[in-house]
Amino acid sequence: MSLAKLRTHYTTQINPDEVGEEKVTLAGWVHEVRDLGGICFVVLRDREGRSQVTLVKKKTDKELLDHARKLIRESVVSITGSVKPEPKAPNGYEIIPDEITVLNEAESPLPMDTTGKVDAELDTRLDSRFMDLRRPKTLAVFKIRHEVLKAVRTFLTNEGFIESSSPKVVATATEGGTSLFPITYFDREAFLNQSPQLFKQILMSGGMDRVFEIGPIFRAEEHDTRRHLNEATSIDIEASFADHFDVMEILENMVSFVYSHVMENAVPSLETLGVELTVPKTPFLRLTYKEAIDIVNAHGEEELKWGDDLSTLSEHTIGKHVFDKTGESHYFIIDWPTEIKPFYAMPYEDKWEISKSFDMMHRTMELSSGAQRIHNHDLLKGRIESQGLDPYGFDFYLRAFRYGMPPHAGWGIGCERLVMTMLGVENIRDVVLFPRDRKRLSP
RNA sequence: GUUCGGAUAGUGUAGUGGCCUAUCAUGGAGCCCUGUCGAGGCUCCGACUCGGGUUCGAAUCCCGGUCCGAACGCCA
Repeated sequence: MSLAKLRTHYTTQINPDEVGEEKVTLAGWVHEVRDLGGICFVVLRDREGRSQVTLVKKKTDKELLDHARKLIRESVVSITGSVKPEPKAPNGYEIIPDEITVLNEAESPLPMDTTGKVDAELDTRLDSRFMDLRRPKTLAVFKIRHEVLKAVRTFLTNEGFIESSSPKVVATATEGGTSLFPITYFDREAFLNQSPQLFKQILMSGGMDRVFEIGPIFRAEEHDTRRHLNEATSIDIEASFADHFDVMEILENMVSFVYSHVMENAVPSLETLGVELTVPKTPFLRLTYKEAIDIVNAHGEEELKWGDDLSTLSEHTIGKHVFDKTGESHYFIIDWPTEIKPFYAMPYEDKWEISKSFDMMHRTMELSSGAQRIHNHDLLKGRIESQGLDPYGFDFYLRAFRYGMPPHAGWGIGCERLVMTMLGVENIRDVVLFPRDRKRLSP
């Protein structure tokens, strides 16, 4: 038996002019019951919106009315009835029910309010994410996230990129730097991968030419901030016969496309959140690392010397400076010291202490980093050694450079940070369904 | 990890030594109510994070634990 008859329409699909005498069936959750005595309103909520079901005492079967009055909030129901145009009703119509079927009754009290009358803290909401998602504001974030990823796929596909997937279980702690989560792989030790970096480069040797991947990355860092996760979603690309400037152009155009796409395709969700977007103007400002630290030093709150990484404060200082000057939130920092970038970043041929690397920033935080990569085997091996890593563990990677590796470049951008900066969300956990952080492993 | 702050009904809050058998909202139970859309009115229900201490008296002060938040650090 199919359950398709439990629903003929979403609440937003009902147009009283088109439906006419036809009966409709809605399925969803009991959002509210307002019993005024002689008239009773039941608000049914589904993924797309809400519909008002109206029962007038004089005109309604007593048993049905009593049933409706006793509905418990957030129970799952299927309601069949006729559609009546009614200017006094929300959306200009209401449902006059013939039948109300409770498919699963909710317990009471609820772990949190879904109507927007009483706030709940993030921790409470995450503990009861199933209930939190019934709040239109929470759902809207994830509908927008879907549109972001859809736009990324469309854009990159149109740019000639092939979607690929790399393993998340890897043998060695490859890149040094960040800590990895160790796991047991049958009788061996393995790790959860921190980035698809090495694999997407291998694909360049394989001749795939342009690849992208959207997938999870794992970082075992004990950071504890509003913008860090231990499991995040990375959007990564790698392109052959391209330098860092070529892929920066792809990146800024993609970000701008994503914003336009969301503005066109997520209007109700943006309205629900009260967010008004403007498309970032391309090309983004390109600051050199030198200019960036000069801005920080001129500002006087801290003193950076060449070779230092940017602190959180300095990121904000530079971001504010750029925003005040250009009115734009996004910008690049280019030409980083080779030493503070990963081993695979290509140094400038005529100036080895500077690399063909970049970070793409939002005025509030780093969104992306990328570079032209070293494609020469011996140079790469030397860089691995000079960063204190053991080239032995990189055999599977280095081999790909010995038999015809094209010059290539790429970047990775954090999906959650892209979404949170777009929507002005303060805590990254708000844009992940089930965040994994220092403190949270469940649900 | 460091520093600072916090924990009161299901949820969100007020309450800085006695006036607290603890405030308000939301919620739940019940009654009234024919146009609600955060419906309204009335009645009732429901809580001081845990352990120790100070005090005649502790939600309130002190010590410790647990959990949470913020900033910073860490983060190719």
